[in-house]
Amino acid sequence: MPKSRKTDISISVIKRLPRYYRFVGELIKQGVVRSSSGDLAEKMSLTASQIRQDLNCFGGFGQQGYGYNLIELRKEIGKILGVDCGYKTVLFGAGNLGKAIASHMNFEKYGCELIGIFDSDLRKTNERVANLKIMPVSDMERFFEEKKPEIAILCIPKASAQELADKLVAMGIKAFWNFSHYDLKVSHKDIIVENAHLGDSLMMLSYGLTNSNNEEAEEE
Amino acid sequence: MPKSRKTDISISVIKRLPRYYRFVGELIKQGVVRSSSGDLAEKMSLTASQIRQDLNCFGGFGQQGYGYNLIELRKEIGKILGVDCGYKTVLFGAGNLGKAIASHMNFEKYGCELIGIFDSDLRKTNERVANLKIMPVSDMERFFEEKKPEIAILCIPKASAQELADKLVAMGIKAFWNFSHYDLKVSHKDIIVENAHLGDSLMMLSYGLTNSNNEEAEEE
DNA sequence: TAGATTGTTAATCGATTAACAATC
DNA sequence: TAGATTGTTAATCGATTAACAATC
Repeated sequence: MPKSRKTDISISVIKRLPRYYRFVGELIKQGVVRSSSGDLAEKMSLTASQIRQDLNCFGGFGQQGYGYNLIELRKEIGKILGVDCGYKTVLFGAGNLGKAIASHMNFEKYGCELIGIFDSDLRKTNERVANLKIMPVSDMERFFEEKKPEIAILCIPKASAQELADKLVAMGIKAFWNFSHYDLKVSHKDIIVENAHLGDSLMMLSYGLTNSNNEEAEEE
Repeated sequence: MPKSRKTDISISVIKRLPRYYRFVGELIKQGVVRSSSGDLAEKMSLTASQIRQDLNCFGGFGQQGYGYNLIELRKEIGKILGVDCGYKTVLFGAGNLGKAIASHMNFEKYGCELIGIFDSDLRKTNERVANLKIMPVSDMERFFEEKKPEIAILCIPKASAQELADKLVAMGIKAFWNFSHYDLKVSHKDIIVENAHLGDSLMMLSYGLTNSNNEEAEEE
């Protein structure tokens, strides 16, 4: 019996939700039916406290003396994340990365539906990727009026992103999945942005290596 | 004159370094020579305090009354991140995503050097991606002995990752860039891992949309 | 020197962990 | 009922912000 949902969920909590969702899904696949916060905590290398705190931001999904029913828990987390919403999504930039994202990602699994791919290179027009024909940017207006997409994926260079972003916001895009190096938040503070800065991620790895090597030889 | 470096840098600080590195690089490109923490803070939507605190974990890169010399600052952050280290990197899984990563990423820019690509599908053997011939997994041992790679990029399904990871660790891999859904930390606690869970990122976007819609209509 | 801005210490804020009463 | 485990409040810990003395 879910209780009232806290209105201000911290970003730290939200960031953990997809991982909960994955782990619970995994356990279900393995045939596990119920799990206590302690069980889960051990499997995920977290504390039981944190798991209970996190889940209780959204209501009481567990039962005293029993734990959490995993099927129910997964359903609830899925609802919170909106994985069944199928948000209409368009992708810009059908280069290597754009094509990989378009064809590799299981959009439906994550609450999205890819309905269009645009590329400014006219030689790519009508080429098929992920069962969609690549469209020229000149088709954008018509397409947006008809389909009203909500999410834009940016797989284009920084300069183009800078140029395109305002236009997309004006045309009703509400959220960006940003693979470009353009800092969207700087110009559009009230837009939803998820940055997938792969370069940053790789640098962190490089940092880790650079600084673990020195870990033993810790003089100087 | 950099002062002594703190030994225990928090993960929150480290995560901000790549962004500092990018912004400072950007400013340099624009011809800016110096910048105060206040300037930078405004441009990056942070507080001046935070920037000074962060940088001071690694030593005194600034000068009172002047601010930070950007060229010097970039060089220092680069050194911390290890962007000139060129860590030898191999990639597993030459599917769409693997190919995109291999050909799209500017590895040298981020402290790495891609020296090998492996795929278990023998039909792909010798196919060229990013100027490298795809190798069969049977070549692994020979290749590793000769080249001693340090980073492995996993663009393979969860099940294969689970199987491969132990082997890679045993063969001397020190760090993983993990695109699979396998949770490496669970089995190898002392290994450096950067997870690039694109699905998680997309779910966060879906979360954002799902919950911004309700923001105005905030009853019940 | 006076002005600016850092490096650093202290105060605040938020997130994580621990504890325990409620309850299945 | 007794045992288990949650939901939730309180305590701790860490990270961010503010303040200011040091200094270029």
